[in-house]
Amino acid sequence: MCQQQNSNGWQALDKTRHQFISTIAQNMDLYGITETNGRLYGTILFSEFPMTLDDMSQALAMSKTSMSTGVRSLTEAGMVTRVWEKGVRKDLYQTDDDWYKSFVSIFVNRWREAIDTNKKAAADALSELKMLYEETTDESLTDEIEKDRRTLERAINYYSWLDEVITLFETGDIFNLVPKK
Amino acid sequence: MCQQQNSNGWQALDKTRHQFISTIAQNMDLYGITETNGRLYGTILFSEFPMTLDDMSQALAMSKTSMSTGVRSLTEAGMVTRVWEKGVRKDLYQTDDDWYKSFVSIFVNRWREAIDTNKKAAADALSELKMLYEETTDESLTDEIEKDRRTLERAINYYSWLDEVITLFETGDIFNLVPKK
DNA sequence: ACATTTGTACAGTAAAAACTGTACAATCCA
DNA sequence: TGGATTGTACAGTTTTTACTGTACAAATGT
Repeated sequence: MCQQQNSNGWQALDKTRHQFISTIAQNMDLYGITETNGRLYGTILFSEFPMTLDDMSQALAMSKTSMSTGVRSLTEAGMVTRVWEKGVRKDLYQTDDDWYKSFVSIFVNRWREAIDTNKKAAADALSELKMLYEETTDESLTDEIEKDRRTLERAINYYSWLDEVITLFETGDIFNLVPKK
Repeated sequence: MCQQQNSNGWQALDKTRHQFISTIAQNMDLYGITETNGRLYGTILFSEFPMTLDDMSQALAMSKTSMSTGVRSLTEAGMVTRVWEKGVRKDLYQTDDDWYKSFVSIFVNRWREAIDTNKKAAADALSELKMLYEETTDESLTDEIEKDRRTLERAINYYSWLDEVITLFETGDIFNLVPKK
């Protein structure tokens, strides 16, 4: 993994890194990142220099194809950036080390989209229910519709709350409340 | 799915529910809940009465075994509660409808554990590095160790920040900042 | 005590996801 | 322009996860 001679010290350093990388990789599913891609991230993080796909492939003993897709999803998550270096033909990647930013961006993107979708679905359902309500005379049916209506409205309120929480992060206001360390 | 006659109205209600349930189920992976279990949750949510495993099995056309494991993971996530009803032998389940509470509990549990683990791993790595540093004279190695040390310390700071964010939710202070709707 | 019902462990199967190797388009250099 | 290199689409394979059916233990009612 590292280009120096395999003295005891370098080996030990490698081992320590691997141990740590292993741990954080396992927990990256919270960010929607698979363990494998988490290991990839960790590897790039501790690399002395920006890495090429071939470097990664060698470091993790995995196919270049996997590295390509892995690096793509890490890039999309805003955790890895492609960098340019004079005279180097291969693509070079390094980690984007502003974890606060990465966290916020991943968190905001994923939740925002889900909430929007859910909110819209709830609104659609509500208008369906309204129509149904007007078209029926069956009392037990109107009761059920009424119940569903209340459930959906509670849902919409909850989504609005979540939306505001997300905004707290999106705008960076969260950092006034909980300052960066 | 519903025990009433299949009049047009009831069918339409069912369809509307299914549409909504489908949508929210797809987004429940954010809570660490699979789409299938999300559909199960939605089905229980809109059920007129608490449901038995057999009810669910019939409603979703899936095995009772799956319902059993599904309901268990929903229960563990604090999204579904077992309720008791006089004269009913089968277990009955209904949704826990305080979504704010469910959200906080899921969010806090998952992240807290991950952060603790990562923090510990970082601390372990740091003490390893300290030992390595003292044992070596190779200057390029000490440089690398120094770099890793800084990275790990940044990581620990970040984890501490996340920890405080989690606490904001855990204590309920978040609701002073972003009031429930 | 016995027969019946209910929930779940477990083993096996089906479906999904992760990973690889090949083939090729795009890019770069001469 | 042609030859070499690099990244990725795609098809095929392996591994993992999701799901089912059977079998059985625990609980219930008689």
